[in-house]
Amino acid sequence: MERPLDRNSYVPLYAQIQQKLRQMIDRGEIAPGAPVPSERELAERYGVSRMTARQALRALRQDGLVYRERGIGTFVARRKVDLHTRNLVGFTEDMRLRGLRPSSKLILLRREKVTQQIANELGIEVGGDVFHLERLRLADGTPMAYESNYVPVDLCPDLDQYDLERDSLYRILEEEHGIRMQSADEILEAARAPRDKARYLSIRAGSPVLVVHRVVYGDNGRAIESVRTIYRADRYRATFHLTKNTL
Amino acid sequence: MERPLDRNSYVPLYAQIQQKLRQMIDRGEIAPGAPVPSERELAERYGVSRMTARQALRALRQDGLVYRERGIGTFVARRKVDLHTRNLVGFTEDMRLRGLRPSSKLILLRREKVTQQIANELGIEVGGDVFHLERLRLADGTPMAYESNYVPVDLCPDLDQYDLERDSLYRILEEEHGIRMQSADEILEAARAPRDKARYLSIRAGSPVLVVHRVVYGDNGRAIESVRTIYRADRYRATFHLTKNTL
DNA sequence: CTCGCGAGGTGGTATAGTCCGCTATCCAGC
DNA sequence: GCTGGATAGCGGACTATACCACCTCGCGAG
Repeated sequence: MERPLDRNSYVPLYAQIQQKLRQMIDRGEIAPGAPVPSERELAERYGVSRMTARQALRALRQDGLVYRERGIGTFVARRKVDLHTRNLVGFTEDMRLRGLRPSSKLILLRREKVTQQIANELGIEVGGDVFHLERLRLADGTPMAYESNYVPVDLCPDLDQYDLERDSLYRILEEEHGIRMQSADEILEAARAPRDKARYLSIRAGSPVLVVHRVVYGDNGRAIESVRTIYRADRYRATFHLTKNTL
Repeated sequence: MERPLDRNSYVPLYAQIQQKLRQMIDRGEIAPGAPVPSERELAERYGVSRMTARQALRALRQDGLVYRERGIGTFVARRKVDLHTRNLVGFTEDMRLRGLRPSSKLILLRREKVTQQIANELGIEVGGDVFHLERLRLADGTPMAYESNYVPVDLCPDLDQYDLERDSLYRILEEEHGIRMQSADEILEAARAPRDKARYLSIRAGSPVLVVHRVVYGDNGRAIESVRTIYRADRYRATFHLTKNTL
């Protein structure tokens, strides 16, 4: 009845179990509030050790899909807020998760000498080369955000060879250059739209906007990009899921 | 040279190691970019198994304090953004971490029949009783935010017996009632300050504000509170640290 | 009838290993 | 000088086992 795990896959066993459980939850096969199989049961069912099954459940809790009670069990969380909490994804993926069709209008793409501030954020030397990318980002064809990226040139020297109106920056970095994102720092603030950005966004200057400043780090600890995104306040809300870091 | 671990403590060994390493990093004893002791070295130094040492390092990575490279080692992260990323803390703790002195002005505290929307967010029945708390929140004596909380009465029937101008709601729930927060969903958006809130915040009506809507869940999966906080955009920026959930 | 206690379940912590893929280093051989 | 191989060290994944604290539930003693 149960498709077994692929022990020759490069996907770790705990990730495979995690994926199966996530599917069951997403499809509603386990109702909110209902118990998920216990660590010991998963271990037996899939022929893995308990510690491996445990990792799968721990990851699901981290994502907010389940909650766990000592002495009781693990249960599907009943949350009212949107499930697609921004887990380190770019605009393209973010919009897709919200059921919108993302597109872009290229404003600027060129090599520049990096400024003091950006160099500081990226942890590179002042005067180094970066790609400066500015795009108007649309959802279902209407303006949603104005995004400005800075990426060190040495990470991706041929970035200007891609069609950044149709392609995702993160896809290029990840799939074409093997640069995997590991973590990010974000600062969110409210502000008034400056005149030039307001024009692109089709809103009046001074309208409220949500400004998201993000520095993304790769799995070698180096900064991959610094990006500043100005969202129309009337069309975008940022969602997060926070977890107390008790493993 | 090294203070050993307390094996009789209720604090898990991995948490003790985690704390020691965190101290060393915070105090700058290990410079950013410098290697942290390896799993095997920690295991030997503290007389624990490697898996235990591993948990400590994993938790530090989750917090963004270190990054790990296979085949190389674990290193202190060099980040430019503030360290105090909002890890599921309330206003009081948030301000303290920012080096500000928090205080409050009580606007409203009463029992109410819960509305449809709040009931939905809290996962309780419409018509149930909740405490409705509204406070103006100050940092170093000047208005910072306007906060509106809803807490189910049955979680904390004597909430109105406390001095909520001087006390922290989360402290009361946690220390006096044993209600521990486990996770939270947050929605952040930019907006214009409504007239009544603007007056409390000492800003002009229509000024941009950062609105944070948060639902906090306890470790039994039940919603603890629904809170809506309106921050002055000129005084507050929300910071997050996001991690790819590969444990 | 109620109370208490234990059996058996759960997640949390910890041990002690194995195997793997990756990286840096260093040295021998070309 | 450069290349290739051995080696040592690293984190990642996984196993098998054990004990703990906690909870629920049912059974038996009073």
